[in-house]
Amino acid sequence: MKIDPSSPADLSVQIASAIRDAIVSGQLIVDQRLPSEAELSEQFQVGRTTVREALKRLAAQSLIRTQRGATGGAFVNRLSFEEAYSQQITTSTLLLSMNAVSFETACEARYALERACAPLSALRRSADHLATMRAEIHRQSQPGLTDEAFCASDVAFHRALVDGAGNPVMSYQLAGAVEAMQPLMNMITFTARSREQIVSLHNRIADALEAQSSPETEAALSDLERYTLTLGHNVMARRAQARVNSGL
Amino acid sequence: MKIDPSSPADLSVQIASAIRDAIVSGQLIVDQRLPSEAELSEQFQVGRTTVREALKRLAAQSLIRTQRGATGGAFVNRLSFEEAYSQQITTSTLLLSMNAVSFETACEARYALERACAPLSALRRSADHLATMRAEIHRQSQPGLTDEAFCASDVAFHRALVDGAGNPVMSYQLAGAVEAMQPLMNMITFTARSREQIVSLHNRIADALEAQSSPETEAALSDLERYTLTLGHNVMARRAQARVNSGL
DNA sequence: TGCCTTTTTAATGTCAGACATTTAGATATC
DNA sequence: GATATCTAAATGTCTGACATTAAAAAGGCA
Repeated sequence: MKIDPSSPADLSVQIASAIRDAIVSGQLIVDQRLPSEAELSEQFQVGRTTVREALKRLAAQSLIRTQRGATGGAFVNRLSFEEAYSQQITTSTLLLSMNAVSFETACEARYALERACAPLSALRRSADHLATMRAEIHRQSQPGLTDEAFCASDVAFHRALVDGAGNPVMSYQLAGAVEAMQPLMNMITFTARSREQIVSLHNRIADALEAQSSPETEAALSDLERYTLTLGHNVMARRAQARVNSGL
Repeated sequence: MKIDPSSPADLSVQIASAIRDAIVSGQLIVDQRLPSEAELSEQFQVGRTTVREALKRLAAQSLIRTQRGATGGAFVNRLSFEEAYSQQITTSTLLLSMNAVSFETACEARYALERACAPLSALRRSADHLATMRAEIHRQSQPGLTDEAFCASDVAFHRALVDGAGNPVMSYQLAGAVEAMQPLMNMITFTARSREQIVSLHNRIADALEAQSSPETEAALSDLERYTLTLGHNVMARRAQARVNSGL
């Protein structure tokens, strides 16, 4: 592991890269302890501050964890699915909110990926997954639920569908697609009528999964996609109209 | 934005969280300049070192960028698809390599998600995408190609397929699934016979996309999945046999 | 006036040294 | 032997200094 002090890049960036490469390439293995900050600063010939900033960068990516105390130090972290999920969700959410991704594009991606789960979920969904879905459907039927709570329950429902596939890698990949839609969905005001419609489609999906019918699950998901798209378009249209009315 | 000095969590973590929340919630908008390090240290009542470590954490997640010089400072960064891709790939790769994910699980996820792209890609793939796929197929047919180069070309082929769907959100979500498979695929030694088989399946996929046939694309992908799985199993079996032979 | 050069200035980047805090283990005490 | 205390080694934080960078201001000159 070497750095180039004459490079224009910040030293702490270079050091973080060097250590990251060592982890990704397997030179440093899970739970292995890195040299202490003092040793690293000696090794790279930089100040301790610089080493620390490099370590913070790695910690922010969950590549290492640090422990204080006598036997403490920085250790290569086993990236858990949970950590990866939450990073994925933050990144996906920001990506969508910062890049003017259209409702259509996000929706299309989300449902295409969810339909990919349908065959596996129809095959493997446990009673637990079904129970979660039924419970969320029940919550969605409650009058007086705020739009935000309705959306949150919607996300929980879809995550149960995805998790039903019993493939943690897919759950991880889809966490972003499903959760990142929530802010976009939150723009929609759900009328009693539209909630009823969504709940009925959710019921259809749950029924299809219970019957282990992959084609019916996919069909219901496609209908839900179409309906969601309609709701989205209505919101956009109302906004455009509001702009016209206010004379802009 | 407030922090709790009596909390057990590190101050730099708390400060990073506070700023991250402000960005995610939209209180800080893209390209907006954060207060200078000196101002932040004043505001949070901590040393400049601590503020800097917090900012490095955010920079590692591409949430901010920093500029030196008179009008410099930390700015809220517009997370680009490219940055998000590369983060996704690093995270996915590490997740798979550190968590003993089985070849079957990873393979299943990858091909299920790729099949989700098939209908869209059949509809929208440009001549460019097809050309890329044909070029990669040609490269894969070259004798003397190393196994690593063959795998890299395989990844490029599949990325073209995914990008053909013309949905950046899907490309982003699938970048991880496709690229993270490469280290697993690298374990496989490709014989002339197996390369021939794969190339023929790739040709079938390219032909199907050119003919804009979604069912045939999906069928070819499923066959490729089955074949890849067979290759993986052979490797595992040979390794198990080697272990037995060496008396372990 | 308009353009080029120089200086100033306000930021971040790096460093050294000190002290605070945490934690495991060694040591001492009962 | 169990418990309490001390010690050591590590990370966490603070201060102050200096280096480096880059834009803006100031100055000089045709």
